[in-house]
Amino acid sequence: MRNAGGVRVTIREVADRAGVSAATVSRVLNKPEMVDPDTKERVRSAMESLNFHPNAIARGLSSTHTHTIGLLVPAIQDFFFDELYFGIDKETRANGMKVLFFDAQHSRHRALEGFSFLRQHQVDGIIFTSQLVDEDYDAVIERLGIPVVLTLTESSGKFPIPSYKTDEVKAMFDSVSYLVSRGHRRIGFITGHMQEDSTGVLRTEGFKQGLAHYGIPYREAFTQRGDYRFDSGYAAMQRLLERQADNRLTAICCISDEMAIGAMHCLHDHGLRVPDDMSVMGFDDVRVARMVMPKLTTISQPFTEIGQHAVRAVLQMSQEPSLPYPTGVHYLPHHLVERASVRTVTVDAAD
Amino acid sequence: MRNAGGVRVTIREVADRAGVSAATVSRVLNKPEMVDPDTKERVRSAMESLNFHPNAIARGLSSTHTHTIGLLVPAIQDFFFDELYFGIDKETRANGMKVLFFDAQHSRHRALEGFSFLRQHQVDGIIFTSQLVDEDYDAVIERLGIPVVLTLTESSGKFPIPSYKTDEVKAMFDSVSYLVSRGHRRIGFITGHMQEDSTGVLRTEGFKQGLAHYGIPYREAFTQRGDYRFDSGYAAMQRLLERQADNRLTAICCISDEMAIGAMHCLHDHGLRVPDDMSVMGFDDVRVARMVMPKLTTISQPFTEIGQHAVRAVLQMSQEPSLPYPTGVHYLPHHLVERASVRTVTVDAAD
DNA sequence: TTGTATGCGTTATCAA
DNA sequence: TTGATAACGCATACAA
Repeated sequence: MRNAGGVRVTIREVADRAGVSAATVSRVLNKPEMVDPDTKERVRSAMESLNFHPNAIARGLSSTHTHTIGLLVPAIQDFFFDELYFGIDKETRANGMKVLFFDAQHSRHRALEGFSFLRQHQVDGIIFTSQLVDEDYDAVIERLGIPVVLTLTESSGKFPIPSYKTDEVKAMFDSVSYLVSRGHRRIGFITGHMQEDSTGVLRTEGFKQGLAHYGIPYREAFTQRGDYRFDSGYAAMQRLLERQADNRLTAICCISDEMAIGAMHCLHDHGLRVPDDMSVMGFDDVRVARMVMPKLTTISQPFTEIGQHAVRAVLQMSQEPSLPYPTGVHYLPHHLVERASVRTVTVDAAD
Repeated sequence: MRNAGGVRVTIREVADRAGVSAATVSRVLNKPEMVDPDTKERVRSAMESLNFHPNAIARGLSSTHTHTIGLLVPAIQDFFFDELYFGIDKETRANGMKVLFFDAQHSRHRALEGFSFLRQHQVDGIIFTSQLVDEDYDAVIERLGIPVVLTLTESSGKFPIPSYKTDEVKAMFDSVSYLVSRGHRRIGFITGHMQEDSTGVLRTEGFKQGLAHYGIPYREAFTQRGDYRFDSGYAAMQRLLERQADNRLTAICCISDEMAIGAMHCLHDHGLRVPDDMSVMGFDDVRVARMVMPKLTTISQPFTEIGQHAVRAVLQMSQEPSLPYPTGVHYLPHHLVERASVRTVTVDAAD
């Protein structure tokens, strides 16, 4: 660090000023109980007057644990991020740890860069979130040499990376069940592009299983794809509406709240009311889901809890390496939040 | 770093494997042109087979600049954050820098902690955002010894910290002007608690100036306070509605989009339509402003540009310390985004 | 072109 | 309880 004049102040200068050795200064920093109260006081006031802050970089060099965990996310703009972060922050804080954050901006290249960045900053472990984690990451993660935990996603590779998330297949199945229980059988589907997108694949699988369970055939004509964001939801709905004369949809099932909201806007712009003329179902239960009108009926993911679990797993892996790793996928319970965007419909006899 | 077995792989082991010295390995990393092609090749394949990645921490210890800038924000949950971050990320990236992020969760104590954390990680400078930056921060920032730049806020202290933001007084004045031009004179006001909240103070000042300019008296009875978030906007509107028989408001002016949206929901729950029965005006133009119905008319802040300017300022201050600091407040232009939540009203003769 | 020696700021080990 | 001294992983003068 530097004082106001720009001169670096190190532990050694504090030591000189306090008339002790560098080791002692280090001790008042890390193991204050081991040092004499008087000297401790002298050292502290020396630090104060010299305006000294320990260099975390050098610190990480000497000691193994930095008490910092890395967080690598696809994009901070994703609406779910604030809740996930809330859980992570809460839990790290409760354990006296810090979070080092890196945003990959939906780029695989930047995700790799992120691993390297976090690694180089000597984090004790990494929490990773991405739409896709395939076998290409296996080698990267394996050779990283520090614990990695997945949230909201799972790996399709062979390396058994611990993962905390909801059972998306089941969640989407439940979503369909709900719509069917409300009388819907002609259900439009707005999903992901399915490329580099395991989330989309799983949710689509759940959607299909749901339909199959109720004896409703899955139709490509009822499906449109987007990128999880508002505009793409709007556009997908637009395309669905162009075929509406044939399709005669009564409900739209979306794999993200943001696309659901986009769809609602598109419907509105075409003079269709939600849920009177068309029901809309979301997925995620992000904070905005209850800010739109009608409030969005959706599947709630326990983002905060997922974040907390992930932190605990990383801590356990890094602090108790003797314990077996919590490998594999850990499902946390989702639940359906019934609000106002889906209505009950009388079954169309023609179907 | 460690390989799969958990053993650290350093530059030295690469050197051994390649049959050269550590210095040579360091050279192929930093000045490859100085190394014989053959040795270079041997070293590279040694790095490859040992799965070696340089430790940037140790690297940063030797050199001064970490090419990382610190970002200290009040709370990641704030909806404006994603756009601000977008600008910051874009600009840092363009300059080959990284961002180290810290979330203060609206706590002054944690903000102080954040300064220390970022400082200890040797960032080249810090971008700071907070609802309040008073003279108490002067000392902290001054002795930090690295450049600090403010965004979306300004300091009330004496230390001339550079600041990038919009002119909130003027922006709120414009908001009132717009409402008045639409025929509104009985305007409700949902603002902040004004304690530890310079943003609220400035926007309230702008609101009052606006009213005064049009000869409309400011009335406490038309004002309610909240914490910028959805629920508090709802509650504030609720209280306003309780006096509506006396107040006969035709429009509500809010100092944040989120509170405006909360107010809209409250109105809806009371059977009042926006904008037919009541106009609502927001502030910020966060991404959700266009996701609600009706879409929110609001004041747009150029978050992305503000982020970019802040980064440039930090870089200039840290890389060209000889140049004068860009001290003082730099206003970036706001503009009013006319959407659908405000309607024109015929002036009430009784007013 | 390459190797040796030293420093960066801190922690850890071992004596005292 | 404290102090020397040796790491930690890398970069860089300086020497060869």
